[in-house]
Amino acid sequence: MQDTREARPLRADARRNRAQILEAARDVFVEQGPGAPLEEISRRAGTGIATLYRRFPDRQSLMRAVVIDALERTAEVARAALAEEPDAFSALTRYMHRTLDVRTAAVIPTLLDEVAMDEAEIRQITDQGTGPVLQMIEMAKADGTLRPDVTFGDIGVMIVRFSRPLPGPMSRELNDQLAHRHLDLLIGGLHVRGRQGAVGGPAMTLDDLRAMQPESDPTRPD
Amino acid sequence: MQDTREARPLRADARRNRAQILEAARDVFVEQGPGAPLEEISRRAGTGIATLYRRFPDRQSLMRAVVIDALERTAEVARAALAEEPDAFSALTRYMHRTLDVRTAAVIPTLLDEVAMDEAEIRQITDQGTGPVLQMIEMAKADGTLRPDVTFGDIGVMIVRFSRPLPGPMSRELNDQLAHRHLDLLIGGLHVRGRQGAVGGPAMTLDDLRAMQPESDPTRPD
DNA sequence: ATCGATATGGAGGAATCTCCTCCGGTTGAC
DNA sequence: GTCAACCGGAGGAGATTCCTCCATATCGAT
Repeated sequence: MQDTREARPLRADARRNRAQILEAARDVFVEQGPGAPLEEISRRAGTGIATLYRRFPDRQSLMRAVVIDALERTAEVARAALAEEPDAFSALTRYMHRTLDVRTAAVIPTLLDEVAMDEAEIRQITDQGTGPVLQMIEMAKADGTLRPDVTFGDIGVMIVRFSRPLPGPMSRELNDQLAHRHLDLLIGGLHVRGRQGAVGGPAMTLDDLRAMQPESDPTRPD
Repeated sequence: MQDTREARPLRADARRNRAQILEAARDVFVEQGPGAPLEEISRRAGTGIATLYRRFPDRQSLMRAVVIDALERTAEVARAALAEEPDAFSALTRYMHRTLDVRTAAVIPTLLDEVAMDEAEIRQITDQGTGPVLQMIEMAKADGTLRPDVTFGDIGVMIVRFSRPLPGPMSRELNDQLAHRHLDLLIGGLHVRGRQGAVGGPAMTLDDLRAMQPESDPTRPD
């Protein structure tokens, strides 16, 4: 499905493990950068390190697989949004929120240095995703719902900003909720100029923010 | 100035080095997390590793100094914004943009785990920064310019989102410009509902984004 | 249920990275 | 000009990370 030239199909358990490794790798690369220890990835995937190496002979090929997986998921999100939403701005909104959900956006810039994005196969999958988004943007500008000075790059980079987990001791769940909330804020704008879309997610006060600091333990003194 | 109980004042060159180390530490912690190698920090500061250890006996005390420095700069920005701007929303806008400029916001959540933020001295400096901001938010809601469902936490976390350098091979300068541009987009909102503030910074197209990928060199094969 | 092909995990040596001190040489302040 | 303060980098100890090997477990077709 996501491997191009594989002779035998993988056994069911192997396929499951492969997917879990891919998912763990995506998260770990986002959190720790492209040099993250592979053992952390296999640990989080719930497999042994040997399984990771068997499936992906080196870091490079793991990264490549992560990127391809991310591009495919994103392309599917874009396709569905454009096809199923009634208007261009809703499609764009849905595309952005769903891309946060599939948690794929943040990993691509992280691996930009390490994977040849201009290689034919990758380029082709990329285009499947960018096409619909370019179309949404163009249509939404044409019908006057999207501000005309916003670019594809703005949208893409914004999604990356909101996709990356915030540093520090914040739970993954809160991180996700805040990302959607803040995306809503971006779409609506901070300044009041008329009716605004509802903003979901937790409304954190200053005290909530403070409460996130764990016990002030001075760790080990050495 | 930023050290509380220092017997002798540092010699001029030592003070310069200390400031450079602090600045480098801030950037490196933001980019690589709290476990970043100290040698990378001293290298970037243009000093030897021994100088870093002489000034900051351990990682903990370096982190503490970085946090205090960041809080002080942020507090000053907030104070000036509230004092010098004609209305609350301009003050808030200026506060957010200037905080990006002083490049201090992103480091605080990164070090939340490692520094005791509830300790008296730190708490006091924190309050000097949060006070004016809470005031701006309240005033801007009262005069109807800031949407009422935005919280202090939203503002703070948003600044962190925009302060963090994007992953991947993007120049620092472009990073900074985009941060301001996207902050403007946040303030104005993506959706058109009336007049909107001008958006500065580079308007990146899809091709610009692609052009950022360096030569596709397969690195070393090992 | 059986059996062979396929897949698994973790130990462990080698290589690399990071910490942090020591000390001969340099520089700023008076 | 003098000297106290400051500097940089070498380098040993310890911690991480890489990646292979092989005895055991599991899948799936019959």
